[in-house]
Amino acid sequence: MTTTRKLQNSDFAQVFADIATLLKARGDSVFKTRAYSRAADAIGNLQFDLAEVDEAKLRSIPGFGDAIVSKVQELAETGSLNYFDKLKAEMPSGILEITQVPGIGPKTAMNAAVQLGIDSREALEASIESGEFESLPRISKKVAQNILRHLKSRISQGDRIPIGDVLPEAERVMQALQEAVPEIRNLTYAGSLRRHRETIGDVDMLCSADDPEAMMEAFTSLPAVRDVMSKGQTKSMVVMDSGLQFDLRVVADDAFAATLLYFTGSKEHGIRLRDRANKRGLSLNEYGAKSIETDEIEEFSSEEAIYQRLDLPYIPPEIREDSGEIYAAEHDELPQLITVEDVRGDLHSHTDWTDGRFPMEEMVEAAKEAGFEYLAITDHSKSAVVASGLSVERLVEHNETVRALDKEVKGIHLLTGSEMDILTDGSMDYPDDALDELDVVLGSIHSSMDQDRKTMTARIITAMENENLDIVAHLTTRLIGKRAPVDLDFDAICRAAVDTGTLLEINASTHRLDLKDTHIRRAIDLGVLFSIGTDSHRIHQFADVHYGVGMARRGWCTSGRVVNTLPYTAFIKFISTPKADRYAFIENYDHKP
DNA sequence: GCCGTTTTCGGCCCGACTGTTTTCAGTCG
Repeated sequence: MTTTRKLQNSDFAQVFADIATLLKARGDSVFKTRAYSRAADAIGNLQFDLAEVDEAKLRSIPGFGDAIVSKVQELAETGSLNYFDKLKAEMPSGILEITQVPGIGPKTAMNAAVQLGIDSREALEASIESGEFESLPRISKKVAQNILRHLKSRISQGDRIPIGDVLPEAERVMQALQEAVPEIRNLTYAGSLRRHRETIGDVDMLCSADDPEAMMEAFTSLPAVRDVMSKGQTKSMVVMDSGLQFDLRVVADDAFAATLLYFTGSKEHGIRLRDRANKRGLSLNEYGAKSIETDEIEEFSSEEAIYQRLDLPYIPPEIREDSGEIYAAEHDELPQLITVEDVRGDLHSHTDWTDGRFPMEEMVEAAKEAGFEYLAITDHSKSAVVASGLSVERLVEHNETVRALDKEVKGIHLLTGSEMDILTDGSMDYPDDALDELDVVLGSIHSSMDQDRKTMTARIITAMENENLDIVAHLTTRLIGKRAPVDLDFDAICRAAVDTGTLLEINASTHRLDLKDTHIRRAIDLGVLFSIGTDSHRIHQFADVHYGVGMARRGWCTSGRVVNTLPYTAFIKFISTPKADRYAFIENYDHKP
């Protein structure tokens, strides 16, 4: 008897991706293989849990037909899939493991398994080192050594790095390229980085230059390059010292817009657009649109122009995920997405009163520099012992200090606040009379994160029922790549947020990004309002607000749903309104400039 | 395996790079 844990969407996606790999290794129909592969990709973009929806909903997913739907159902109900198990049993073991190594695809993995009995990374490494691996078709010494390099550096396909680590490095690389080749034009990044995904697999960069080959030379010889994986006339791929892969493609100025669109993706969005182009007698590629009849290439000066050619309004990169954006664009239902400039205040910050790294004065100055019109200083509450949380007495002192500083400092308004622990039973970490004194109260889970779903959900809803709790901060407490989210009933919490007039925070800290895009989109469907908070502990972190805005945009969020886009006086009115009336306040507020 | 105001059968997005090849397969994005 095995207890089956509820499968996550990523589990379903992995099974279908693995099926695709095995079918491909076996030499099955490329279209059948592609169908499984597309199903895996489609799952990655869903806004809901596959395990929790009915058959009609499954059938509405593009690329889901009889076979895929029944397999999803079997997986959801039993935790395993007979078809997959049989397929794995029929095929040599180790195929799935060694296709993780860059340069090894299904075909090579199959040959390696059948002819040489290779069934693991270790066996693969030994086989290459003995020279035996070169007996395989199309494998030369050069190919083998290339694969060995990846093995030794433990690079795996599918390793993804948090956007907060990638973006600064991408900016450094672009800076270095700009300096190395001053005449470079249009240098920019595309791919998942431009779409603001929370993690990035590799960085796709584009540029225009008069001498593409010199550009390739400059790129592959940057000092930070550890390894050149390929170097062509217009495209090269390198691995940097950090382990991050960068691709650079050089295109003619006239093709730049088409290439930018193409490499921004997502892959699924691009497929949709090319499909749409075909129906208009055009073949869309990275250089433009080719007439299927005359072979004439039509070039475009901007992405907008390409969308227009396909009878669509411009679709922002963050929502190009084939999750309904093309339908929305067709029907003129695209939301006006929030921008960084829309955000006027920051409602989540820490100072050296608790676990922040800078004095209050310096944090305030930095927030002002970052362009904020108001700032809530929300140091930790007493139960957050590791973060030196404030006792009630220290909180009083903290409030007085904030208010005094507010009188002194020009150009920014200060709000008193707390990031208060939500205790294990959902009660507040400060008595109500202490909370009454604060302008902004965030409630956070910092303890007992392993509570079961029912307990955790009830805990948070209980906290939201307190009149003093304004915002639930970083709801799921996940740390990207480090700590799993807590288990909770997200829909129930959203409904409680609406019922109680509580906000959910979109935490912009690059370690957290919590809520994430799919949460935000679901929460919007349920009517939730948000705040965006930087959770700054250091002066430079106020600039990270754009990561939160990126998540919000990916979640189809407008500025009208984010309360700290309000000007200061309006925000004060909002936060002074009884909780029960706050959602109505926003609904009736005139957001037009 | 999926899909359809040209179709329930016959199609299925597009191209660069590499290395091994006498015209292309494999991999990747």
